[in-house]
Amino acid sequence: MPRVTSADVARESGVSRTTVSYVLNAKSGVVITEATRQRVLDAAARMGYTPSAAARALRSGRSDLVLCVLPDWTFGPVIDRLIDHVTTALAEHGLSVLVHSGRGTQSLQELWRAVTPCVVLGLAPFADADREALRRAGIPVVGAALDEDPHPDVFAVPQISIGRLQVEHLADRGHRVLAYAAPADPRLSAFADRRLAGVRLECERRGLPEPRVAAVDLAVEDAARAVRQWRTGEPVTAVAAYNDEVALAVLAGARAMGLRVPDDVAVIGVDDIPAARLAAPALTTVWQAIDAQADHLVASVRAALDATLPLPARTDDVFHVVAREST
Amino acid sequence: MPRVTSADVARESGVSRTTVSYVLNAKSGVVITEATRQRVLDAAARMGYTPSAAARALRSGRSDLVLCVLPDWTFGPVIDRLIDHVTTALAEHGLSVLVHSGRGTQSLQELWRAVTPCVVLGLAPFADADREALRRAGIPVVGAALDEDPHPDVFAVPQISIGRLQVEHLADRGHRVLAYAAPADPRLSAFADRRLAGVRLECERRGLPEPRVAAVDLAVEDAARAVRQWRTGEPVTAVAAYNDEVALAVLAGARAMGLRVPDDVAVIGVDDIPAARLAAPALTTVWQAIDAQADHLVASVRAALDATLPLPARTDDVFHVVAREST
DNA sequence: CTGAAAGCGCTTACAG
DNA sequence: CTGAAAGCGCTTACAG
Repeated sequence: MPRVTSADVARESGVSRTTVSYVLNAKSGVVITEATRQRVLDAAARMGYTPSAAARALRSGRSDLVLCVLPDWTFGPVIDRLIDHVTTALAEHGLSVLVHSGRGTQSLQELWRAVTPCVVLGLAPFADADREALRRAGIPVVGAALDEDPHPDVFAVPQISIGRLQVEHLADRGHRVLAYAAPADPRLSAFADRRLAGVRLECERRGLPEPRVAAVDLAVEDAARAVRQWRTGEPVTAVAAYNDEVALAVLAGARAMGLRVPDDVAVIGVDDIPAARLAAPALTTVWQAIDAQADHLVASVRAALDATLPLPARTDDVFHVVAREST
Repeated sequence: MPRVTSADVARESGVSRTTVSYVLNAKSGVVITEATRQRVLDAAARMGYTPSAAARALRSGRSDLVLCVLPDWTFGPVIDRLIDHVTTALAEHGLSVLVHSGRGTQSLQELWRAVTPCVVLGLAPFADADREALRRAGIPVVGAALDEDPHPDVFAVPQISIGRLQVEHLADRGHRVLAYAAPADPRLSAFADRRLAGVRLECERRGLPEPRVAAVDLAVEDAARAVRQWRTGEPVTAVAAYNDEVALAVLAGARAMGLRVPDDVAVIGVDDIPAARLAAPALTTVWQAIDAQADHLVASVRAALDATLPLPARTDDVFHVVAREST
């Protein structure tokens, strides 16, 4: 089947390709007779014309694609939801979101060269070289990043405040000797370290002892080992976990050790995954306002594309504690 | 920064663009002096040349992109892992995987027109119109689908056998009155219905009564309601759940009702998510050989691109039961 | 208000 | 073994 081109539409509607282009792109500043406009639109629809994005990208150096780059760790339900929301919202503005998880061996540069996106949406910190190359190519970068990211074009999800929130909640319930359950997967450390920094900061601010840190595998025995270690010496009475899965492991470890939660040891997670409220005891956790984060990203993408649009205000209120039975 | 083109590389290395193209694409059948080849390669590397994929796609009507289309429900850890594996494996063959979840309002056609992928990898069934349009455009479609999908180019993940496996496991442990816990989200029904069909089939084959079906929200009260209903009349002694999350809800519901698992009621899930082995009691579940499924998809993609490559054999052995404490 | 023409960067017959 | 040239389909000054 030969491809239908703008030349075909032009011939069919008896105008030039220029006019077809003007009509189909609703080019502003150019006045087209309503009759001509209708004729072109009808012909395009009748012939099933779809512009070649390759040609358009070659010509303009831009596409309607938003390249969303994920970190190299498993997405998890939070990022799933974020992408879901962003995809839907940007589709309403004619933009298609394409997600690439950075696990391939391929460099980021090769990828965006290949896709020619109009915006790169980074859900993980970029290497400076990548950021610089994108800047030179004139492709705006919008992204969520760790707190301390020095780039103002980035929506910072303050990981650090997650840790602070956890400690605040535990301290308010009278706990003084705290532990931090870190994930065993080293790929998560960028996020885990920020959250731990928040835990440390808030402990210090409140005059609590330095939190005891251990990596916890998602397995009962490993979690039990960590819990046992925390209970030796001055016993830990509350654990802030990297996320809900790690928290569930701690719960299982405590159970294996015959400890009661929250009486002997309290546990708080992050994410509010479905399994959190179904656990026994139901898990207290930090809920993230994913939709608000997504809205912010969407607005940032649109602002990057259209300078007349306002940059979204910085939202800080994107977390809160969901108190359940485990604390 | 002006873009480095093949013409720049040609000038720099003192050859024509033709030669540059031949060298960089390792064009077979053309003999290039080793010295020339080196000169071109060096110049390209030195200048940081990256071919414009837009131009290449325009010229050849093909890119190095694999467009992976997801269904409109949340991915979940199984699909995350599948995509992860496929992305890594295809990257080794110079292919970049771009994932699009079909949630946008944009039609699939607009999307693949925009991306000009060399293959579309469908992790959800396509509309016949889309399939037909892709066929006409000469873009091969590779995909995983439900059992009954009549298209031979599709890798069928036999959802139905998941349900059968669950019943087999429960029946072997002496259970006769079974229930099926369906997900509340209607978007999952395509999968859930297939699994339920497997449950029904195996019950019938074994002469067990028709399974009692209820949709279970991921909330304790709703699950308790379902469990209560199952225990009225001839009491259900075992529940096959759509997936692990639903199974965890059933576990929580049973707990709320004061029932012992597995003594009063046994529960089996699907997926083996981390929370499954951390639950109390640890959840028996059906494990999917994601990596095998991914390998199959990767081989299918490569075969679609290169007719000399063999089509992968159909694998049926992609599931098995992980027996834990809940059954 | 509309059209003829150039050019984005690549690949590939075709000709030496 | 290598080069000059055409053309993929689009957009956009530029000229009427």
